[in-house]
Amino acid sequence: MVALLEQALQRARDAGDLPITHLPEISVEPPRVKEFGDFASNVAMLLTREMRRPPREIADLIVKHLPEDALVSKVEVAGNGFINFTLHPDWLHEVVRDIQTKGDAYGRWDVGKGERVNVEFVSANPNGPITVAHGRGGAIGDVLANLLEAVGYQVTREFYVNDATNSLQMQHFARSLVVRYRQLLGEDIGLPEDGYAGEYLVDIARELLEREGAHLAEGDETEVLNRFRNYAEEAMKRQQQADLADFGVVFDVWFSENSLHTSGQVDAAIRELKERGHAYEHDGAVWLRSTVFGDDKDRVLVRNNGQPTYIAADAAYHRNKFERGFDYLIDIWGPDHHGYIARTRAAVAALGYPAENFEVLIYQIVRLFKGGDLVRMSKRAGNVVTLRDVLDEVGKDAARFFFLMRSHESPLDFDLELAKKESSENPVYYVQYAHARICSMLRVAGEQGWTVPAARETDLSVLREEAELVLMKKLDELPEEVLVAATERAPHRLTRYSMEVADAFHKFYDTCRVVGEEAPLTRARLVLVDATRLVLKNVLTLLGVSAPERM
RNA sequence: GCGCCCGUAGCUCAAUGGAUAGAGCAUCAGACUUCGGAUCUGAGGGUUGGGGGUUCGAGUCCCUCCGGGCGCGCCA
Repeated sequence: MVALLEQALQRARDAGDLPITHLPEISVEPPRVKEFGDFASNVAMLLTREMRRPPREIADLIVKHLPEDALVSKVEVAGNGFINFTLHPDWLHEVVRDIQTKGDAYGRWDVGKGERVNVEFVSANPNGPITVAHGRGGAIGDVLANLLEAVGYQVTREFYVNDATNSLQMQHFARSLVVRYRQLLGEDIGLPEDGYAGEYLVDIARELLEREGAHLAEGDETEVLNRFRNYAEEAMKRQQQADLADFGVVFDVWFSENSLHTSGQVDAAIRELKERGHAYEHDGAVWLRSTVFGDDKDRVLVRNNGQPTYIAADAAYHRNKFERGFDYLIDIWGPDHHGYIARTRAAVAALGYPAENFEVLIYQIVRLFKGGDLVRMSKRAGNVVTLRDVLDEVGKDAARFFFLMRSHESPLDFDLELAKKESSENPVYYVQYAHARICSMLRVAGEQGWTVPAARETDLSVLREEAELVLMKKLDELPEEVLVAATERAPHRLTRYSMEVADAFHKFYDTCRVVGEEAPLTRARLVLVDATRLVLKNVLTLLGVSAPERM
């Protein structure tokens, strides 16, 4: 289609009808309203400025020079200048053949050309369980990673563990665990003021007591704290990994912040920033000259007490990622971190890396409701709603689908009381049902001696019912949807698309029988139904949602 | 005060700068002798928060105002 238009523009220009200096970029898309045809192009509108003529006239000129093509059955110019193409139904039959040929690979691209992308997400602190908010980041990151793989990138999923030894949070965390441990031993003591009240610390303390005995809290205080902190971190990480795994999210790399400090990479990064002239000393501290790179103000890298800040570790961390050979870095952060984009980007640029290859995706908050009341969550107060709670309540498939139904930049309301009720009406079942229904149909067909025939040897021209055409057009959209979802960083588009495919299929099912028709029609429809199954399976796989054969 | 995000149907949301702004839920009315009724058909519902601008064309981009959320540390 694009090629046809290019030829037309070329010919029109050569004929002197289109006195333009260079050809515009041609885009062709399916129109929203099906009466306008199968594909539409807006090239004529793009030329109005240069041509100083109404779009309609320009469109007529272009169409006049349009070459013939066997698949194009009708070309019309709309009043507003759109060029509308109606195709011969055969092109849809080619789509169905293409799906069967490509199978699992249908919808995949090679635009990434194997370039390496690091997607860092969740990165919850090791002082508490994975929460629902992390769950949203987990779903977005995991599916974005799937999408990038599908369009040809080599993707690493990475979790950054904020296990820096000197972090105040981790000190409080360790102290709280010591208190819980001693409480189990019968001591009547309370949590420290900045302590963590969550029940999960009691569980860890109990586990610690059972495994390591009752003498762990004795001895030098610093050593005791270190011992407890290490154990708590390890236990927390194990739990986080297990929860995420049950959510379908598995990381390739768990990267320790502390390792950056102990290996000297933080110092090295600071040194390099100084050498490059982007760091300076002031008031006894070392500052990053981030304002040069667009930040509001300069940021402290090393405090006047000699301790490096979080941003210093982050500079080292992103340097480390680039040095590991990644071409692109994508960080997925919660909304409370948006203020850190500018300084992190500044650090990346100051270290000499291409800032345009470093991207931060901010997803908006998850607001929790219980029976319509907003729940304020606080890790220290211990009233977090965990990802595990949600998984127990609605299951992996519904949870992932729910998190991905909204754009990442839109806030998400999650009502726990409604979660279960909603789960029976959750759109995920609508999509999964379509898949299960197809599998059931194929089973029934199999019992009657039918198998899905090879599309190449099947006459698909009998597929001309309206519902069949709509379904085939929808199946045709998968590759484009995958590409757009990947490049726009919009995994939520897949949930919508999956619902549209299911919708088109259910409507087809309602009007067209498969088994029981004349044999040629049954064969053609078996091919179509099986192609639908493949598309549903592929899109659900990208979403990390199971495609059940029975429900 | 500054920054980021949001404001679209009763509710929750969607819409690579394109044509008549779409789904789900909810409400109301219908459809199976047959491949899975977790389905399908239909109806009502909208000044896309207000105002300006850019554009052939704006829910989308720019400015401004209003409303809401979040963040603005030598914490992580």
